Amino acid sequence: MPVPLYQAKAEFFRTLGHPVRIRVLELLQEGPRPVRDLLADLDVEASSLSQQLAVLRRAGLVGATREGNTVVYALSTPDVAELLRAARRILTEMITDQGGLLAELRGSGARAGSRTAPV
Amino acid sequence: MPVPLYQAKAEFFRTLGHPVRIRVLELLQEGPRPVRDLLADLDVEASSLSQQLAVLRRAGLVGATREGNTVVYALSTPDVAELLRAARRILTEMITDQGGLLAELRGSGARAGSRTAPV
DNA sequence: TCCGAATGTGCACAAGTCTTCAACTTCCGG
DNA sequence: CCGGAAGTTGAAGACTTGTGCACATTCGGA
Repeated sequence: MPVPLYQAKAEFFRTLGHPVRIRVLELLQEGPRPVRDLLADLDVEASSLSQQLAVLRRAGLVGATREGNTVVYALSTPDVAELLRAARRILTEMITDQGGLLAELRGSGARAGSRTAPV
Repeated sequence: MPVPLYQAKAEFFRTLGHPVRIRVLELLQEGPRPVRDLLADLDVEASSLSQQLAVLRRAGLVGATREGNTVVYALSTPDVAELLRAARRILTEMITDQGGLLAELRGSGARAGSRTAPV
């Protein structure tokens, strides 16, 4: 194993760890889109978007096709969309959970949660 | 919405974007474990592990309980384990895919893949 | 052919992340 | 009550990333 799996995983997550990249991926969930279009929705500089698109491309998460004057991007596999859905679900669950969790955490100081079965 | 959702998501993924943190989470999938134990498996300095555990704690992904002389960590919700499984599945799919994908990518230069339905 | 729009790239600088080291706290056994 | 083991924390320095800018490239149309 040249690159340990857990390191590949960490890199993969780091690739997702940028607001613009997340938004691009979410926009692409609905189908391929030209850069111009993404640019309109995202409110970042063109070159900045290009940089982030390059990161996603290198990571193999998206692919680009030139169509005449413009370049169209698309998710390279639907799995990406699936992962994003999983993340969204989990994240919102965690956030809503925190209503109850926070109380518990504050109440007991550093002796936090262990909500998983105690063996 | 104080923090836009896509930014929260990016932060969440960045939290996962570190080899030690990934490994800790994976070890904790099997149940709560004392720091000493993690330390034995991970081959990093104690203080370094502690730093990463602190990151995970702040992110709300794990919780710690002091038990006498030692501190025991546990996932704060089983959802985390679920996300890791999803990520592993997707990552391995992407890696195996790349056998075929790579050929396609190299063959057609920058005009890469759009494997999602063309609208 | 020449111009301008649409993108990508290289660079320098600001900002954030990791690792290491030393000091501190808590608990247990003697 | 003291010494040591288990963890945690804060700070400094090395390193990695993100951003904005100027410039190169590629097309399509006048």
